[in-house]
Amino acid sequence: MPWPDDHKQETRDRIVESAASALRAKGLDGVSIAEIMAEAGLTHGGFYAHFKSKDELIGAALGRASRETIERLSNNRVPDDQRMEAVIDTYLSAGHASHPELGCPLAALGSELVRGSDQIREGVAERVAQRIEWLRQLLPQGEATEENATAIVATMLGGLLLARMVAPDKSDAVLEATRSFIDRAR
Amino acid sequence: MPWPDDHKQETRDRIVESAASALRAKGLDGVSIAEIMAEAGLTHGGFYAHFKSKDELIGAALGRASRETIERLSNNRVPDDQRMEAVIDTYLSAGHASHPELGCPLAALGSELVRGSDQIREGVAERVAQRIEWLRQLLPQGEATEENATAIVATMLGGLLLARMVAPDKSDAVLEATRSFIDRAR
DNA sequence: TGTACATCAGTGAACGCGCGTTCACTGATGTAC
DNA sequence: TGTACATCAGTGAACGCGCGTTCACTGATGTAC
Repeated sequence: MPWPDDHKQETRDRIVESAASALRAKGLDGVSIAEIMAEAGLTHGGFYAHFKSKDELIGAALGRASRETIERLSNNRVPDDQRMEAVIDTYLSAGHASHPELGCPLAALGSELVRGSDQIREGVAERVAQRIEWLRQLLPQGEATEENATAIVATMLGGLLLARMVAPDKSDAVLEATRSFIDRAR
Repeated sequence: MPWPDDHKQETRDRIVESAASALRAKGLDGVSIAEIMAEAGLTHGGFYAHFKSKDELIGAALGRASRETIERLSNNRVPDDQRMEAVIDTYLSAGHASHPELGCPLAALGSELVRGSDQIREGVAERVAQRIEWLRQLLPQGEATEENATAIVATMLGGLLLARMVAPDKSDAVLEATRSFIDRAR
């Protein structure tokens, strides 16, 4: 074969990376395939050599963004018994609120994903399940139930979204209120 | 004037009503002006006699949906000291999760609204502030702080959104987990 | 070592379509006489 | 009371535009000899 074995895979990865941030920044309907391809240094015509449809790309980008979000949240160098708190603080931080394009895709695209195609909704459901299970394992023994993890994911998601909805000068107060609410319920 | 005084206002109301449910059902980019006008029994050409732009209609529809949501949530005939719990139960109910077109516009359109025009974002910020203040007044004396109300709104929003994201057979468990989490923190 | 060739990732023009918006026109209505 | 008229809410054709998708083609590459 005339091209290196991993060449096509690398190109595909670049497209998914470009899509992952553009979609979170501008929404599923707010970015064109042409824009995503241009950001990856390509022209739009080549898109369908890599993906069957825009929906398929959205699914791949959602997976990548979801994995990267968990990695970013996990990257706190703290003792085991403080990891949960560190995750919550990072998720409900001003930086996360002001940079949807680098953050949680469920918060950045939530309402659109819910209305997506079956393919997309199945992917979303799986990502949510992963997120809940990941967070459950960070909880101390005894608290580490699926129910607790579910409620904490829900509250973090709502707090981040609400922080982005209010006037900029109230955003920090929303994050702080949500953080202390979680502290109280745990 | 050749038409009854309130004729135009009534037509405008019909358009806003049509928009309020169609937008929540299909998203800001998922409904055309032609669809909204048809649902109101009109043709698309007449739209600009009532609104300067689609954004202006979105703002009006958001206001209506927001007011109606508060009304629906308030319509529980229960003693004063149980009103808060009734609101939480109604917001985090299976019916609300499965009918975005009749429910909270912040949950139905959240991620899109955050990326909206300045005009839309200002409207959203105001609706959120109203919602928080309304809920604060339902809290018992001593708990009735803006911080508490903010966190509860955030948690309800996140719980509803998450319930719509998971697989249908897990939706009720998400709602229940969120409800008991709020109970615990209050 | 050098050259002709086959492969296929990527190009760019073109397609059909639906959108938001504009605008000349229509026709139902209340008013003036 | 009846009729001509002015008003203006609503109609429907048309606009320019950007989108997702298709497809014939290009040209850089590794391989065969």
